[in-house]
Amino acid sequence: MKKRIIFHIDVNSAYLSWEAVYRLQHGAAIDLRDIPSIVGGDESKRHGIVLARSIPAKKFGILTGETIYSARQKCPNLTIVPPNYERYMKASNSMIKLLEGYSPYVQRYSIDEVFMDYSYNSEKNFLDTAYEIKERIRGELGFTVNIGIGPNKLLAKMASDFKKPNRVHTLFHDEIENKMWPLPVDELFMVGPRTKAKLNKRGIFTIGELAKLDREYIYSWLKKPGLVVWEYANGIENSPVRNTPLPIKSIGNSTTTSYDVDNRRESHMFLLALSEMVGMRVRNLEQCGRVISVSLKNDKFYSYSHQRKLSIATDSTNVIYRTAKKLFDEMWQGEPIRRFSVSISEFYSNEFQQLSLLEDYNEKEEILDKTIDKIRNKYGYNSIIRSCFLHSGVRPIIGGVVAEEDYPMMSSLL
DNA sequence: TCTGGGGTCCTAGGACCC
DNA sequence: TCTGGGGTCCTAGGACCC
Repeated sequence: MKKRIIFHIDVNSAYLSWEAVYRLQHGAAIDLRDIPSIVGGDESKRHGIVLARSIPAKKFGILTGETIYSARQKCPNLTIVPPNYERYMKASNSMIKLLEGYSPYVQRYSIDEVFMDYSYNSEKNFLDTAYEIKERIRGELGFTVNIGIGPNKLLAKMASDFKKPNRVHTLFHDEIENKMWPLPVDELFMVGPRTKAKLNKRGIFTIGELAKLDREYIYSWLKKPGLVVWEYANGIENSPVRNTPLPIKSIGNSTTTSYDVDNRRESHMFLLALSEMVGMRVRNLEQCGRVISVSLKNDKFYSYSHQRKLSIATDSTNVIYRTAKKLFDEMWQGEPIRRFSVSISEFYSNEFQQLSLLEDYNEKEEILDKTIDKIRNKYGYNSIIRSCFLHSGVRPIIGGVVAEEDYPMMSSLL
């Protein structure tokens, strides 16, 4: 196989940088990046976690993902701003557009991370290109990035995580020993807290120590996930930079309620509001799903879930809701609930359902769903709602984006 | 008034079948 | 009567990512 040159472009403190840029462009006097600041959710709605932090905030020991409450303890005069996802999506899109000028192989990995295959441009020095890209993003878009360069996506990603911000790093095979092996093992992609603990318990603390284990040994111990991280520790990874998204495998929406829900009636309303969003998104995909799953988190922070495979795939809000309700009733132990989640998976084309005369098939409901979707797309999600939500205090449709930009979050998949 | 939301993949155990 | 074994499907839970 030809030797590849892969770039990983990672926006420094993405949400915070983008928020800072937006505010400066709209007349703000201070740059959020220069003061201890965070982008964080609304504590009164129990969404109080740190989504992104400035470098001065980092110096106070503030971590992303920790509670805002605890962040404020660490830094009492912390500036806290709410997130604006549409803004960030726009900033992210501008960056993608700029990168597409350098290679046809550009893959959005998440809102703030992009892979780019630069192997096909052998005339230009890749380091010069990386610096040029970094400077153009800073000059034209106003934020800084780290660029990691390596022979595959894993090493490029590891490299972009080295010293920040506003840096270019390389990590080729002959640099692994010096640059990657001394790092703590949990800095390796896919080694989370659980795996770190298991490895530490057997005396493995650095990526190098993991790399030097026997392949058969790690496989017999930690099975496939163990083999994957062992290969990563040795720089072995060969997934392509994809310029077309993989098919979506599941769609789900969840919400942490602003108060604990302790009764069946209200629980059902949250399930309905989530089913409305999930249904709309599957229909938008032009697919039908066969497996419906409900997950709950109770006041003790314990999560559990139930799922059911239907005899026929569906895209109907009512079928999703009825199934979700049944699952909830079967599993709920009566304790207060703080988070509800509804999701659908195992997709099939929706054409079969449309053409067949299946018993369960309800043409009227399908037409109703589609009509409601159209009205909501045109006039907003709350333009048409189920009457049970009136005066209830529960939002009639709950969940994130149905945007055209419904790119898959490829998370643990490179 | 402390702890988000949206994903993918893997494993283990039980049911069921031959 | 003294205990097969393999394969597939389904479900629950867990691990990880951004």
